[in-house]
Amino acid sequence: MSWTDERIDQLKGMWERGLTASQIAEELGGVSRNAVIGKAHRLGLQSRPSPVKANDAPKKAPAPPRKPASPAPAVEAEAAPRPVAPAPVAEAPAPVRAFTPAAAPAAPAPAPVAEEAAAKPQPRIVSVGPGGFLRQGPGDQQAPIPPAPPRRLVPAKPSAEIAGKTSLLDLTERICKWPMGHPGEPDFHFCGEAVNPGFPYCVEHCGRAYQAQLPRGTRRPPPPLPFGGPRVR
DNA sequence: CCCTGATTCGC
DNA sequence: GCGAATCAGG
Repeated sequence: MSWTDERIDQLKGMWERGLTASQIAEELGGVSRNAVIGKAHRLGLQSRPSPVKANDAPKKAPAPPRKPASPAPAVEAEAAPRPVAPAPVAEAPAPVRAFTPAAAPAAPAPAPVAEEAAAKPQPRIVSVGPGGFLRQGPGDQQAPIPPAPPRRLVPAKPSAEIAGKTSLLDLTERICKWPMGHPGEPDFHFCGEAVNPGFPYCVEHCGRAYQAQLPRGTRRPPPPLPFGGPRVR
């Protein structure tokens, strides 16, 4: 697979929306997690909270890269600290994103533009981006980025009653993929147990999925199908 | 162990 | 430019 424009767009969008590199890799297909990360960096999509890179006050150069490929750049008189974390937006009560499943699907999405723009805007910080990133005025950052990415619509994953349940996006090679409930239902999810090594299901569901062949002529109630059959329970 | 992202470096 | 290998924290 190669990085077509479209795939790059998808990568950007998902990266900005906070999906993990693994999830992005799965979504795109044909690429590894590493490939995604590598590409993201090459694109300049800069670091999101990394478990490994949390520090920012290296008092004594604890563990600099073993092999500094490039020598230190020129001295940078950095007056402004770089805004790694979203600065506490004054009084912004972090609106809890409550997804209402029954909400009107096709609707003019009310852009979360600053409604409280009544007051005179401050000179410096302009707005908060989609991922909570600060956008800054011209002059203190790089590319414009105005061409609103014609990002593809991707099914949002609400956290309705699914919270805590295994969604399609949670599936990995070692998670039991036995469906619970029926697709389309609000609480449809997957088993989520650890798989029986070598199988797509956990031990219990392997028992349901793989059944010994009985002697000919033996009558037996049909095994419950994962889905598609009449509702059970 | 599993997960994460960052970095390096041969291709 | 690409991404596997490696590193390192949670």
